[in-house]
Amino acid sequence: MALEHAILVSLLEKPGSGYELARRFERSIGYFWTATHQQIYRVLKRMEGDGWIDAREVEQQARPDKKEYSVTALGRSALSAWLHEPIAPESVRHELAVKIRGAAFDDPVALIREVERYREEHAERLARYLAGERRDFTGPDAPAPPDAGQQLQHVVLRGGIAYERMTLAWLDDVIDTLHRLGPQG
Amino acid sequence: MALEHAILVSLLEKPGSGYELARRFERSIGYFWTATHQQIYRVLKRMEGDGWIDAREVEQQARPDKKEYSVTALGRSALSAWLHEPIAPESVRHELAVKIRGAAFDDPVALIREVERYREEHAERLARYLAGERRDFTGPDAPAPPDAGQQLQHVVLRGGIAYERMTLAWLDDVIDTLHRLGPQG
DNA sequence: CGCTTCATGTAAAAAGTTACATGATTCA
DNA sequence: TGAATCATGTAACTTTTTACATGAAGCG
Repeated sequence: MALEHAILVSLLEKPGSGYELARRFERSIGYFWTATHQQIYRVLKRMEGDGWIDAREVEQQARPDKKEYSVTALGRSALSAWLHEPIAPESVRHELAVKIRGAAFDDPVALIREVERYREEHAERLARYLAGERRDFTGPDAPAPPDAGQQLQHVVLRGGIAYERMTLAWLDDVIDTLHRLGPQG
Repeated sequence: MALEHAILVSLLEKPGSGYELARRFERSIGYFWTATHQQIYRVLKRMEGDGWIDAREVEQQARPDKKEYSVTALGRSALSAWLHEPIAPESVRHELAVKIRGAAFDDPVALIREVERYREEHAERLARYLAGERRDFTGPDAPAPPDAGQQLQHVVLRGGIAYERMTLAWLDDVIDTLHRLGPQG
């Protein structure tokens, strides 16, 4: 389990409410760990019960009050313990790959349009990552020199960028392969 | 949900027992969809109940009997329906990325050994994929010309190879970054 | 005799998804 | 007035993981 740990990291980077965490899981931390607000609220409650985080009521003008969570010393040591555990092998779930192999028993050409749409999503994701990189790390407003946390965030983002570039190149290969299986290929 | 569909694809490629499917999910289909035997047996039961597959008792010499499953016409059309559904956006779960960002609040250098071990796992995976590619697609024993199913299997495998190469390059970047954060960097 | 492979499962717990629900404020 | 955003949750369901369980055959 790592949602708790992803939340710990996010709250250490900056304390925030469940709602704010849900936003962050749509971008930033969400680029490599997804979670919905329902999950987040449930886990926050458990983490508070375990003493990993504590909440502070924050009054806001023109907005409902929020509970701002911060990581306690206990939470920090829980994170540290988890960081020292061996990295679990990833469990792969690649739906598109299943579909491609399944296409052998259906119509391969019919998949092309879907793969093209999927490719566009990834192109947008890459554009978003690159914009974030310019904004936070390589642009004129980026901090120089970056601190350790920023360098680590940057290397993670570079991983996302490399993943998207690789994916786009592979999807071109897939589309090409599907085309060549068509009636005129 | 796609475990059912991954099983349909695998059984269409070749009928087999729950046990044999579990083996395939350790290699081949397992390179892009993981599942344990417990999951597989449960889903097979449901799929049989839904009439997607049917079982044939196969007696074996010197081994327990097995149930060999095959895809029914109903199963084939269920797969076809699923293939025509839009591809769901992937939900990312990248534990290592969380750990890297978490390292900012712990000891970044302590992560290096773990990342190096992780890197070795991926190097082995790449070697396995490349061996499979030579055996099935590019070596002297590979079928020429390949049929549609083989071409589709090959493009999926190329995706796996591209993923592992990208990952290895990124892990080198990670290790380098962690080193530079060390006391002498 | 003990280890590995073949073969099939059950049970409980943890995690994740989907649907439903409420209520305030801001902006067009 | 209606839609969007902020803010927080509950409930039901599905999926996944982990642990437990059994039994036969082959190998060294």
